[in-house]
Amino acid sequence: MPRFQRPTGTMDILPEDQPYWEYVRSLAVRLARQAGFERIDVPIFETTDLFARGIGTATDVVEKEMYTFEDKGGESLTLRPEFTAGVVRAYIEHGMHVRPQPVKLYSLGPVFRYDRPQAGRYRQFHQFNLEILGTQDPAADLEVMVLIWDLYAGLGFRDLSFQLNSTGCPRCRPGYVEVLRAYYRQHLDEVCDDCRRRFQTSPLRLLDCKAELCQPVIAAAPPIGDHLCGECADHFAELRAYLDLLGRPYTLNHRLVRGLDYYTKTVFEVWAAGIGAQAAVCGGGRYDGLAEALGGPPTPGVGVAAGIERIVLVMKAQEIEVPSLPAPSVFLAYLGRKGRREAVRLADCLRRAGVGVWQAFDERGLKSQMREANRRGVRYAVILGEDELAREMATVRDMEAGDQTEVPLGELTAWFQARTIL
RNA sequence: GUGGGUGUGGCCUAAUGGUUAAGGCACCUGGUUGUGGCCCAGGAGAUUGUGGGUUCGAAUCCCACCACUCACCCCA
Repeated sequence: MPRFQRPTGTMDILPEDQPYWEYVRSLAVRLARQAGFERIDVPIFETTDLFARGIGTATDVVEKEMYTFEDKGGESLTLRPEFTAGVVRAYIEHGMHVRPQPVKLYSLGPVFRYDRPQAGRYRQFHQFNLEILGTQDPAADLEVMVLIWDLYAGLGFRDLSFQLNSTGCPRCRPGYVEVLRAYYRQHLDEVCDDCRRRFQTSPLRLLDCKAELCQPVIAAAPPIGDHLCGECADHFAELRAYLDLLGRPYTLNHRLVRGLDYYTKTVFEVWAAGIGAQAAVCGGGRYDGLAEALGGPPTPGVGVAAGIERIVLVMKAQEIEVPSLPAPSVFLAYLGRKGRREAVRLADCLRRAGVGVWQAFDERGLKSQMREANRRGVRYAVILGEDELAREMATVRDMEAGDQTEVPLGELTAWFQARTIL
C-alpha cells in the first residue's frame, strides 16, 4: 500500500490548533454581525469564466494559479481563488439590488490557488471575507477597514501597519499608467529584468518591486495621487478624513497596488511583522465596476479578505494566548461487566442532562483508567465498581483536590449539574 | 515557473563507510485484591522519503525523482 500524504500546499488543522481557529472565527463573526453583516455561503467551485471575467484574464491568479477542471458534463469549473467574484455573482443572481442598499455580507471558508508554498502561503487557505455592495460612500470603505482593524486589535496583535492607497478608476488610471510608463521608459536600463517585463505586462506593479536596484527609480516615480480624477481624489480625501476623525493610523503608500483587476479607488493591506515574507494579513479595496463586468446592474462595492492561516501565524509569533475549547469534566471508570453497563447507561444519562462525559472503553485495570482520567484533564472521575454498585452508589473522585466521596447513583446527574458546566 | 536548505519510529535527536540503526518525549502493561500526577521495570513501534548507482560492506558517498521548508514571482 502506498502511504498517503496530504497534497502539496494543504494542511491538516489538528485538534491542538483548533483553539486558535475557533477564537479567530468567533471574533470575526461577532464583529461582522454587530456591524450588520449577514453571512453568505457561496459554492467552493464556480464556472471558470466567472473568475476569468471578474478577476481579470491577465492576472497571475487567473493565468497560472487556478484549480480548473472539467466535470463529467464537460463544463469547465474552477475552485474559488477568492470570494468576491462568487459573492457578487450571488448578489446579481438573486436580485439583491432590490433589497435595502447597501447589502453587507460576510463569508468564511477555504479558497484555492496553485502556487508554490512558502511561509504563510498555501494552496488551500482560508479567508474571512467582507463585502458592502450598493454604495459608493467612502464611509463604507472606512467600515470594512475599521472592522478588520478591530479584528486584529481584538486578537491582541501588535506592530501592525495599515497601508492605504487609491489606484483610481477607469477614467483616471489609464492616464496615470501612461505617465508612469513614460517615466519608466527613460529608466529601463536602471531597473531589474522583472521590471522590464512588468513595464510591458503590468506597469502598476513596477511600483511594488522589492529589488534594491529599482528602489531609486521607484522613489522618484510620479505618484498616482497627483493624477487622480476629481471624483477619485474627493473619495480618497473623504476616506482619509474619516480615518483621521476616528484616530485610526495608516500609512499612505502610493506604491501599493493590487493583483486583481477589479479594484478601483481604495486599496489597502495590513502588514504584520515576524511571519516571513508574506506579511499581508489582509487585502481589500473598492471594486465599482465588478458587478457590471459580471453582467449585473452597475453596483459599487467595497470589501476585504483576511487570510486566517496568516492570522494564526501572527498569534503564534506574538505568543497570544487563546482559551482552550470546552471538554468533558467527568470521566467514567468502571470495573467488571456490571460496572461497564452502568457506565454506558450513566454516560448517556449525564450527556442528555448536559454534563460532558468521557467514558472509558475496553476492560482495563482501574489504575490505567485513572491514568487516562488524569491525562484527559477532567475535574472528576466516577468509579463504578462492584462494591459501590451493590449499594447503588458511585465513588466520585475530585482529581484536583485528591479526595473522594460516595454519591447515590440516582443523584449523580443532579450532583454534577450543580458542579460542572459541560 | 526559478533558486537555496532539509529528509532516521507519532515528535525531537544520535550513529562522522563496518555486527541486529541508539536514546529522549509520547503510547501500552506492570510495580500484590479497586485509584491519576512523581519514580522504577518491561513492551510495542523504523523496509533510515522513493528508486537507481559506487563499494566486500551505505542512514552515511554519487545521480534522479518525490516531499517538506525558505526565498523570488504573486498574494491572503
